[in-house]
Amino acid sequence: MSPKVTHEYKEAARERFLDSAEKLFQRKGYYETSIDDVIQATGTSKGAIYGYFESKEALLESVQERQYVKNLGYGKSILSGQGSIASKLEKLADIYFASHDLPARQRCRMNLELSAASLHMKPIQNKLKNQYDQLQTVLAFLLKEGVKNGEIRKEIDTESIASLLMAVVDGLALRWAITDGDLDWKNIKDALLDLTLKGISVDRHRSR
Amino acid sequence: MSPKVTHEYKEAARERFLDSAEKLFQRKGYYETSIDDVIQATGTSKGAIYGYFESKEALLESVQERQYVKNLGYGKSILSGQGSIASKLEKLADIYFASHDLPARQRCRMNLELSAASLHMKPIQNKLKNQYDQLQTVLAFLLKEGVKNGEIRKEIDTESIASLLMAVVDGLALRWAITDGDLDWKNIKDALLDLTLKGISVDRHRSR
Amino acid sequence: MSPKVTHEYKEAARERFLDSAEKLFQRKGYYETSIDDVIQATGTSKGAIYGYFESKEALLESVQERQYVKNLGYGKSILSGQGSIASKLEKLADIYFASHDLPARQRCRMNLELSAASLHMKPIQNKLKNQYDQLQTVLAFLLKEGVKNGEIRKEIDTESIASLLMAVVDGLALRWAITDGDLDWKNIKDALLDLTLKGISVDRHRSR
Amino acid sequence: MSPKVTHEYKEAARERFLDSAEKLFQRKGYYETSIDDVIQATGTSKGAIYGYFESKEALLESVQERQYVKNLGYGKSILSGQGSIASKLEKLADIYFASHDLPARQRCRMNLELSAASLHMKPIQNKLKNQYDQLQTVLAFLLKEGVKNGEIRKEIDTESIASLLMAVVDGLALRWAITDGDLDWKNIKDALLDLTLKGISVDRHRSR
DNA sequence: GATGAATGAGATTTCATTCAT
DNA sequence: TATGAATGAAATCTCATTCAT
Repeated sequence: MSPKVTHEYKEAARERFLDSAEKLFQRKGYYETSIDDVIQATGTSKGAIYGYFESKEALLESVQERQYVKNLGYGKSILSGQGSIASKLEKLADIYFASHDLPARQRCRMNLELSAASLHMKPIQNKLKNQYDQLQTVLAFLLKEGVKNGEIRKEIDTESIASLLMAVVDGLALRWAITDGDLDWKNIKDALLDLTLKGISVDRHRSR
Repeated sequence: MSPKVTHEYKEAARERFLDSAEKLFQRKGYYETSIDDVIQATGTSKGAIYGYFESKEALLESVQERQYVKNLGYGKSILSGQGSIASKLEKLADIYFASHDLPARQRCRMNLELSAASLHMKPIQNKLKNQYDQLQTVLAFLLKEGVKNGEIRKEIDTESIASLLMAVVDGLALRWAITDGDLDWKNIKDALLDLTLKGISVDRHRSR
Repeated sequence: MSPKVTHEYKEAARERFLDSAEKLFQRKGYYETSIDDVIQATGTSKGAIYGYFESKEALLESVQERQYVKNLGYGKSILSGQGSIASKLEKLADIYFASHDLPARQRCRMNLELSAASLHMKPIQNKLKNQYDQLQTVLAFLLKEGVKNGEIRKEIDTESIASLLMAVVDGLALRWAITDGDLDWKNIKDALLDLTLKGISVDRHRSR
Repeated sequence: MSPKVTHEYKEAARERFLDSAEKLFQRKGYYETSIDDVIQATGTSKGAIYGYFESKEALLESVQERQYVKNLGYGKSILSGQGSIASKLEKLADIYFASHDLPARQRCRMNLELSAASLHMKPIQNKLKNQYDQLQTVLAFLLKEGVKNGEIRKEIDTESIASLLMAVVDGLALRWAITDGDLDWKNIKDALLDLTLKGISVDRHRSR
């Protein structure tokens, strides 16, 4: 009768499913998590979940979708903010590793899980590719801005450097997902900034 | 009675299983590949494989083990070779992306598959961690050599930079596993070397 | 929602599984009976049974449990009834051999099957041991009652005699399980009572 | 070339198979013992055993056969010996419970295993039935002898009593197979003799 | 809409037996 | 004759999905 309330109710239920599914997929992985596990964690019945998600695979897709939207939100707010290009790049990387709602390790694991799953699930793969492309565009744009405003030297191949920056972050996430040592993001970030900005080469120092 | 022949024969059979398993795990993923698939691809009977591998999981472990040993071989030959530190780092990265026996894309996918699987399979995870630690040690050592012989500036945090170098490579592999565009490793490598050696920052140019 | 109906329904389904399993275990034995056999006999689907019993072994345990409970019921009603000690002992033995719901032969076979299985299934073994201990206690108690009220001579070792009484019954069951000749329980029972009460020795006749 | 030697050799090999099979069947049960287990315990190869036994089932049959022959030997020597009927009965029972070559517990278990298996293996069942019939005949004969020579009162039903005597022994074996408490055969035997000879009834004392 | 019992295809694994060497 | 790799039927168990209530 009051579609608004019903709709909100349904939305809340959907979120509860996504919450438990996300947690379980992180902890146990997609394939090791059964629909029953999700049901139990959510406290509902078997039939219920199929009112919200067409299949187990669709559930994973939705988990990814939600995560993507969240990240997008963070990203946008950063880009529209103030600060140097370098500080913006830094903040973008923070999305991964500085905790927002989830421990970073879990976020990394979810990421790995999704990436692997995407190899065999086209819709997920497409969304991931989109994400990559969008982020690549944004980064390249930022780098060009940096070139324009004199922060960044103009010889660099902005597209490639954008790819590389994304890669470092993904690679770190991958490693931290697997390793159990605590991740000292602050330290690594300093090294990353240092490397990114100045390189490791000594010859340019000589040229001073 | 004649152990030599028997042993060689068994070894060959084992390799055949590993070959088909590796291919299938790459293409369809570990979970989507059934033992039946492997059997069929190898052209044997159901029971046969269990004479070589205790379980499906053990099969994956062996696939990983073999890959690791292969990489180790490449790595050692590179380290013991001649050349500047930079060229050695370059060659190490080539292991991933310049085809040896396998198309690079497939190698990347296998890597992703294994990393994800490792989250839920302790033995694989342990081997992966070892690999990371060993590679990290080697890289840090190379960097220190570079500092010593004046190739690399001494202010850098060698351990962190080593982590970052591994991360870029892993990150690129991850992306290329997911993306379907062909990977232009030569181009990316140039950018990577440029980034790594000189950084992106312009301020040091100013300081000339 | 309506737990009463659901519960009764589930209970009935469970009983149906137990019925067919019991019959099959008797006829073909535990190991020669496949889950498929049970499914087919019950007229359900493969997965269904696992909603009621964790495993094939658990199914056997439940069959045993149910049988035990049934016997316990018979036993209690006998003990609380009227009559001489001898008549009570007789009635207890009747539980095995005088048909209640099952042909005696089948009961004997099930018993043998369970005893043998128990050698390799701890939970079943424990339940069997408990049954033995309880019955032993009851029998020894009855015998002591008999001594007290003058039915039984006081020199006997009640515990040992209790063991022996149980043994005769088990031994007869064992034999009847194997033999195919019809079992003439009435006849054997007379001999058993005669043996038990008077012994076979003639010397006490002499001592009259 | 020398058939005698070959034959003896084969016989010895056969015995080794039977030895390990017997031990394994006792410990793990027929169904839980694999041909591989037997092979390994014997230290031969898979194909070899099939030169001696047609099938796993035939192996069990042979184990039983050998045991039967052994028991028969014991039995005959007892019957042909000296002593009262009672002492002969006692010695017959000792075959089961007083160790000869095997711990009594294991003998009991093997017995139970065989009895259960016999339910589903006709040849074994037939042999067991024969054993029972033969023993029954012998016991009944002994009892009649006892009646004749005045040891045993003439009112008893010798056939039934023979059945009962066998049953006690089988029943005790069954219980001891299942129970883990050590079996105090000496004690139980005394009670058995007491029960068998004098019965439990007090009325005949009164009649003194 | 919610529930959860039922479904049944399919997965992994075992193992008695065969047979080429 | 001995060997042990291969065979493949069959067994147990799982689990995403459906559907009657």
